[in-house]
Parts: sequence; C-alpha cells; structure tokens
Amino acid sequence: MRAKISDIAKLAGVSTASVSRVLNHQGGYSRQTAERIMKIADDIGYFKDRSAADLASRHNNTIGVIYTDFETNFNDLIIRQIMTAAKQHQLDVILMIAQQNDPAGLTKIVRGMIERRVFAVQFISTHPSFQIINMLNRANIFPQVIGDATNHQVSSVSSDDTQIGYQATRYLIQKGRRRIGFAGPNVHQDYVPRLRFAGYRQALADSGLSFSPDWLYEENYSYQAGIRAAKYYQQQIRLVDAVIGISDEVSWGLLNGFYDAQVDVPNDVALISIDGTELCQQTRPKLTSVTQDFVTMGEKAIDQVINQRDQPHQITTTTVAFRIDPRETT
Amino acid sequence: MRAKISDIAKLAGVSTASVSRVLNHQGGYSRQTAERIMKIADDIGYFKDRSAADLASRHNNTIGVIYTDFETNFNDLIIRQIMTAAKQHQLDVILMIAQQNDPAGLTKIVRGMIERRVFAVQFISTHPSFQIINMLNRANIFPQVIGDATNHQVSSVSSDDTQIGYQATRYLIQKGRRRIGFAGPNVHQDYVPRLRFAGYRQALADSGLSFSPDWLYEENYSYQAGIRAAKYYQQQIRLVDAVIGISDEVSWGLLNGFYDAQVDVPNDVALISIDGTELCQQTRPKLTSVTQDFVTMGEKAIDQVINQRDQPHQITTTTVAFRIDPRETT
DNA sequence: GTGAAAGCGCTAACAT
DNA sequence: ATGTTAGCGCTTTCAC
Repeated sequence: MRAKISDIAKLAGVSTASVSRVLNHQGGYSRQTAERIMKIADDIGYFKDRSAADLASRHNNTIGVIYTDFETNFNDLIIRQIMTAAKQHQLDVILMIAQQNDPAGLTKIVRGMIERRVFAVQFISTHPSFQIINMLNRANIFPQVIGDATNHQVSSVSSDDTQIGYQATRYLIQKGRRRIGFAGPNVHQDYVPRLRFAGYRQALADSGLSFSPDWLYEENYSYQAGIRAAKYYQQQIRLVDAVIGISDEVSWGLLNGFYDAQVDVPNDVALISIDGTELCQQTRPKLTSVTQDFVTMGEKAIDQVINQRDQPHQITTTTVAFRIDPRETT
Repeated sequence: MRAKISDIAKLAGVSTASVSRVLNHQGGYSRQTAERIMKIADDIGYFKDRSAADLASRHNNTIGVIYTDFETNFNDLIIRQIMTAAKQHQLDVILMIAQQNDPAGLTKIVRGMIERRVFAVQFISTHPSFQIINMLNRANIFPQVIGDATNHQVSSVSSDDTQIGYQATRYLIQKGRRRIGFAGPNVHQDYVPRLRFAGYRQALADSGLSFSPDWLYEENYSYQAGIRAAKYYQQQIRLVDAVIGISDEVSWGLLNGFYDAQVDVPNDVALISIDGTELCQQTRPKLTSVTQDFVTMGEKAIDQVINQRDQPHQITTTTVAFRIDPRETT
C-alpha cells in the first residue's frame, strides 16, 4: 500500500491535520514539527493523492488545454507560452490532443476535462462545436478559443483575420502585383479563411482591381495543398503574379511546387505567407510573411482565464497585433 | 452546486449504488431503471467527478506522457501513435511538456504525475535523471524512455543507434565518399550521439578509412547548429565530401548553409540525415535519410506498458528497425 | 435487481 | 500549535 498522511501522522506522533498543514505549507505549526514531518514524508516516500485532496478541498486549479494535431505548426508557440504563464500563476495544466475531423473524439476529451473538474478549457487551433461549448458552459467551465476565431459565442484570443487578409493583399499590390492568388481551405465553410478572404477581396476592391474566381485555390492548410496549388496556378500561363498562402505550410508547398515547375519566385510569382513561424526563415528563398504574435496570444489567453476565475463568465474577444515581415519571396 | 449521483438517485427513486452501476455499465439492473437513470443524468447535466471515482475505486488507468519541446520534431509522430494505441486499450493519457535543461521542472512534472496516480510514465526525447527514475520506481510507477536510449536502468523503446551511425556511414562510403563529416551534439556527453558516433567510427575503420577529428562538428540537434556546421565545413576547402546530420533539423540547416555558401549538394558534398521525418521530402533537394520508425515505437511503447501492468516491473529494451531512404542529397 | 453502509485519503472547520 | 471530526462524491461489498 502507498504511504498516506495517517502513516506519517502515526510515525510523527501528531494528527493528520497537522501533517496536512505542513505538507501544504499553510502555517500554524512549529518549525520543529514541520521538519520532523517533512523528513518522515520524505523517508517513507510519501506522495499526496490528488484525487483525495481535490475531492476534500473541492477546488482545483488546473486548466485543460486541447489542441489539434494540425497541418499548421504554430501550436507549439502558443502552448509553450501558456505553460510558462500558467506556471507563474501556479496553475496546473493538463494537455490533450484532438484528432482532426473527429467530433466524437473531441467530445470525449472535453468530457474527460469536465470530469477532472478543470476550471477552464482552452482550444488551440481546434473548432469546438456549439454543443461542446454549451456542455462546458453548463458545467460552469470557462471555454476559450485561441489562435482561431469562430462565429459562435465563446471567448477568444486571436488576430484580426480580416485585416490579415487585407494587409497581405495590400502589400502585394504595393509591390506592383495585380493578379493575386489566394490558396487555402474553403473560404465559405471555415470561419477564419472566410474572414481572410473577405479582407483580400476588400483590398482588391479598394485598389480598383477586380477579382477573378480562378485566382482562388481551395483545399486546406497543408503543405501538400500548397504543392497542388502551385501545380494548379501553373496550368494557365501567367494566371497570377502573386499568391497569398493561408499558412506557412501552404506557402512552403507553393514555394516548392513553383520551384519544381521552374517558376521563379519572386520574379514570376511573389509569395506571402500567413503565420510567420520560424519556417519562413528556413526556406530558400525565405518567405515574406504576415507574422502573427503567438507568444502574446498565449499570454493573453492565460490572462483571460485568470480574470474570469471565480466570476460569472463573460465572453471576451481579445485581438492581438500582427505585422508584415518582408523577406525574399516578394 | 454540481449534480452528483445522489441527486440522480433521489430523482429516480433508487439508491446511489444503482446509479453508479448503470452509469458504469456494470450490469445487474433492469433495462427500465437504466434508461430512467440515464435520462435523468442527461437532463440535469451530470458529470462524474473523477477524483471521487478514482479515490473510491482505488485504481486509475491513466498513463502519463512527458515530452520535451525539443529542436527535433519527431515527437508528434510518437505521441500520435501513443494516443491512438492508448484509446484502443481504453487507457487515459495525460500529457505534459518539459522544458529543455530544466531538471527541477521535470521533477515537478513527474511529481504531479505520481500525485495523479498514473500507472506508467513515458518520456519522449527527454532525459530523466537517475533520481527521477528512482522516484517513479519507489512509487511503483512504470518508467519508460522512448526514442532515446539512456545508459541507466529503464525500460526503453528506440532504434539501435550504433547501427544507425554505422549504416549511415557505410552508405556514404558505398557512394564513393571518403571524407565524411559528422554534425550533432557533443559525442561524449550525450548517450545517443555517442552511440551513433561509435557506429560511424566503426564503419570508417571497417573500410580502412582513418578518422580526422576536424570532420566532427559538435553543437546540438537544431537547425541553427546545422547552419553553423555548414559554415564550419566551408572554412577549409574540400574538408569533407559528405556529412551526416544527426537529426533532420541539423541536416536541413546543413543543406541551407551549404546553399547559402553556394556549395553544390550532393555534387560537392553529400548529405544524409538521421530521423527521416516528412521534412526530408520537403527540402530541395530532398534529403536522403536514415529513417526511424516512430510509429512502431509508439506502438511498442504502449505494448510494453500494457504487458507490465499489474506485474512486478521488469526492465525491457525494445529495438525498432530503421531503414535508409535514398533521396536527392546523395 | 436493488439498497445500506463502509470507506477511499484527504481538507477544513471548530475545538482546545 | 495541535487535535477531533465531519465530510468531499463516489464505488463496492454484503445483504436481501
């Protein structure tokens, strides 16, 4: 059997209450008993049973973080920051990975988090359904979406995606490009692509450029989608003189796809990527990007979680600034 | 207050025991009560409290997985497989991320896992100290290292790293290369690099080639290390005619570093990478690699964990086969 | 098929 | 500064 506080109490000749107090550094005991208890705990290899502790104290300062093992790779940046910030605030984090396109799986993961009585769950590049958000709300757990806006009622931390689309396009136009492609997921189905696409259309319109439907390549966020997009753009000579890749992965695919087809980037076609992770500096030529500030997102996300703690939950939308980093593909 | 089984019991006019039975699908109740209870549970938004359940049943089928947010990127592959296999075996997984070079942090994470009473903890590309392994053993929790051999007494699942070094070198020699560089971390300090380097030396010796110390570039597993390694190899004209990169990231850095210095890969210098993740097909030219089978590693890791469950723990070493994938850099 | 009751290991009043 | 005691929400014998 594993050691428990009653074992320590017996050995130290004190009550379990005292043991609990010193083990939790709650004060109200003498230095001597404290030391004695600590030593015994150490000697017998005692470890608190968190189930028991959580149950008895009926609170729990852990948050749940769920991310999707996605084609994009900025998750790490956000998660790392969340872990760091959480540590500073003495929060425990439990992490889960959801599979893409597996709503049942996501529901199960969320159930697990509810059963573990976390007080908030953060979704990173994951699309929780309305039902899931509802489930969390009913369970009085704060739901939050990070790095990915949605159209339903949840707190979120993300960039202004319409502006991202707008500024990326504007940048290309200023560079003298006129036939600007847009490669990514379906722009009617998914929310973020829709926003970015709307910004793109607006920028085109504001510059008096008319949009041509064959500039749009719709698939998903992946490298392979980029490869195929490049192939697509090549079928028609001079179809586009620039392309916006919806993620670094797509842009990388575009870059390699064009390279394989011996299209000169940026002379024949300019490229701008959305995300701006390290990857952009690791391609040749290096990718110009709209760079999102994922570190700040992680930080703000924890701030939001802390602020609503022990309060009636409110829906808050935090927007984080982005910038454009010119590199070698424009 | 949150709903609990006693609430359901009251509403259904049964005892909490019955509620517990149906909620856990344990059988021994009529179809009717079952349905009634399920419905009520659903209606009032009941969620089990796992702390209470675990405490009462005094067992727990969750395993802990700890990975380090490393320069290398094969973690995802292993973790994904672990999650999949765990799901099949009805195991719960809790994931934690350790920071590099933060032993205190790792200890804390492991403590957390012990407190949560997981029955096994898996370390992926993480170096648990002897103390940590000991702590787990004393707590009767099965420790396991994946994708990374160590010299101390722990169960592990990994490739045969000496053979990896040997075969990579041999392959290059067969391609007619004679002055073969080796770029990675310190080959005396870290265990895996040491093994691979030993294999490399052996292959050289077996072919009657004598090793030159300036063929060795020691830093770490990162892309930047690769960049600097390429710079280093360039300082002396024709120092090497091939390089082994200890990870895909290092190799990518080497490739780009050589590209930036206008060294022709593979004509001037051939390159072989160790790991063989998707990255190798995403560079131009594509990287030849020693490809490790991370999926199988994840699978075997779970097998190991299952096999020792509820048994006296034994130290098992599982070796997973690798292969060489010739691509464009050799 | 169902219920009563005894804990699981801990925390937190409330005493002293 | 320390002890007593009553739970926390569930599972699990053991009755019936």
